[in-house]
Amino acid sequence: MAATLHDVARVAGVSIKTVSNVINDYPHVRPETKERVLAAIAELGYRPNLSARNLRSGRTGMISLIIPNLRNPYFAELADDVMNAASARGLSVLIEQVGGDRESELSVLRGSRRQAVDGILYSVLALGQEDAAVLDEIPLPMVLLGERIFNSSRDHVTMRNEDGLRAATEHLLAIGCRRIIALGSHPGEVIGSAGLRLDGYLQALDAAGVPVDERLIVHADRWHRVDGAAAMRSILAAGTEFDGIVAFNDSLALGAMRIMQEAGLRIPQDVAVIGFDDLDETRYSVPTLSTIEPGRPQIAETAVDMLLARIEERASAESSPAEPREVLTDFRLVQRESTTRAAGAPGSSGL
Amino acid sequence: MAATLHDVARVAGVSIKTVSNVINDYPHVRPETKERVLAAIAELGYRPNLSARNLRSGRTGMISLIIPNLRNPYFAELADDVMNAASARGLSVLIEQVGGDRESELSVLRGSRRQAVDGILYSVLALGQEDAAVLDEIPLPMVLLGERIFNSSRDHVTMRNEDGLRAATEHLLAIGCRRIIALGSHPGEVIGSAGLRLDGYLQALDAAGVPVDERLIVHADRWHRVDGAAAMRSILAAGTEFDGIVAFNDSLALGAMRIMQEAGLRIPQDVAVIGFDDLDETRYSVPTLSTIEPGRPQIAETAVDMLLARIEERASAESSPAEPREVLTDFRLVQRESTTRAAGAPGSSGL
DNA sequence: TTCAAAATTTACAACGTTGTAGATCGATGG
DNA sequence: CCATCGATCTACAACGTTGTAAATTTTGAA
Repeated sequence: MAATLHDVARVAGVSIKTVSNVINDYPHVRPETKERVLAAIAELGYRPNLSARNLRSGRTGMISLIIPNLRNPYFAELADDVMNAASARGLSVLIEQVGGDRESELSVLRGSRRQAVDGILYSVLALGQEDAAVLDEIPLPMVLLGERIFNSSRDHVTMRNEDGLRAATEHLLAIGCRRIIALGSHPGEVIGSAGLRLDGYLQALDAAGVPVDERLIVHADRWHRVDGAAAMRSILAAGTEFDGIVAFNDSLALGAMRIMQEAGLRIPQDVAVIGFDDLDETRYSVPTLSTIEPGRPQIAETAVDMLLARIEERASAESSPAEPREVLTDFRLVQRESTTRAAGAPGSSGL
Repeated sequence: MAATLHDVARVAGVSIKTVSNVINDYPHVRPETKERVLAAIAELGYRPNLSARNLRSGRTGMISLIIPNLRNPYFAELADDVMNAASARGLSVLIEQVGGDRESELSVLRGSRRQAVDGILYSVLALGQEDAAVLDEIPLPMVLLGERIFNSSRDHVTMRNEDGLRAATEHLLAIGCRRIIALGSHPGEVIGSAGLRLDGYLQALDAAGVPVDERLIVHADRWHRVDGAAAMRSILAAGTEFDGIVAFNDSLALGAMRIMQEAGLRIPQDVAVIGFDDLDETRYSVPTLSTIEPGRPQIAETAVDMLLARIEERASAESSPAEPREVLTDFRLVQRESTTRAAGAPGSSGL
């Protein structure tokens, strides 16, 4: 069916190894031989069989990206960034979705596709400290994204969750908010994004001398728009007073804004809102949403580089692996309409 | 490093073929042997090497999904649907993004990852009739998604572009719109989604006896929110009068709504808007967006099934391949606030 | 012209798996 | 007790590639 090295060799009148040498740019091939081989390759439309090459080399040129769900725009944008970074380095990306619960994350990590990739980029969601040992067992290079599992021997690329959320909270304080809802907490969580972001919120309040009101710390297990909407409905039902919202991600903020608007609250006049992630859609919502840009492209680039380094480290010497590294990316506060209270805020017509 | 069949065989005291037989559920293995082998597999943490298996079997268990861009929510949701359908059938999905221009689509189609997958799901964007021959040359099973390339010998799974857009237009006519903008046309295109959808629009106007006004057919090369916003700005600048918009996809509609709201136009009171695709976010926008639900999960399921059938057809006999099939999925009009003009429309508070 | 060194090419053996064909073993039936 | 059959297991040869080591050719200097 498809042409192989043997076919090309026969047509070119050389050995298969010479064909292989031409393909791999081995230096000692006579120019005229090379030409003949290339002609044969073109004639037959030969393409190397990747399974065979992988079997021989032990490398597949693929990495997997484990994320909860592509419908979540944050992960779709992350996947895009990762695929761009990977393809610039000659790698393909196999995306694997996990349900977002601990069981399914563990089962994917242990899953059989493991044998098909050189390494794993793993966006941790449901695992915690107690699972660090499991991660260390996986016999593949792996880089953790956007999360901090304590004591794991894996490399991390992490955004500045605390600092980012503190900056967001400080921004709301600066424009005059005093009763600021923290939207998206996970009760009891310390290490994950929710725990860290809550910490940033508390730090900012503390620094400003604003007392913490437990009723303003609002739980949301998952961080989709629908969860932000649901949370806002119960906040309104409970009658809690508030004048600002710092949402732990943009989707929560967008969902909450929708419900507030239905209830007749004006943004930012009655309630200022800021999110986290800088999704594309924060530029198009009504009003546009202020947010923390967490350095996502940088996360993707750095993570792919680190993973590639681990893969190469493993391939070369038996030397002991380098120490696990943790990289924190730079964040940036992006102010848009949802926190712009100056008179004549643009785009508020009709609102 | 990683355990192989040989290692397992040694530990279990059997031949490698017996281990292979156990793994592949070959029936004639004594229960006690099987047990011993399974114990050895567990002890060593053995996992089959997929490269070797693929080399031997000629199958990889992977299909690639070629789409323009994951940041486009339509394709993110499609990818999610495809991955779910594929994983239910034991397949993994390799997503490949193409720039959206003809050159990059062709180069990805011819690209070397071809050898790594059993088949291709290809969401055509920039190719047309003149490229049908190129598609036929690709020596891999392939199913085309959401598009109709005439005369290609490939299977298609297509949404009802014309019917859907005609229904959308009829809906606007039914609620009283008379000057309806068709947003997203590609001048000169006949076969692609834009051409078909424009056709649906024209059919609906024709059937209702509403004259066509060329100024109401608005071009938009790409179909992202930003393009919808840009198009709406020029419409407003041109001073064209209109009372309804049928956008060729949801993103265009959302972008256009944003600009209309900035300009003080009320939706749906001044302008009713309907989109196409039923993105998740149409349920959360302000106002929520009426749209055509094109049967995306059905598209994904059907396409994966058809591709699998082609892969198996190829693997088995040398019999001549089955005739190319074209499947049209069912669509559904989803009415939301953006076309609901009845008094007391919900959710319009503040707007 | 001759010979060593360099350049070029080749044969062969892996990589880890599964299909084929055949070997071994026990039980069955005559 | 032996031929036969099915059940169970095994040896071997692929699949298409690349590394190793060795064979062959060419080159350049003596």
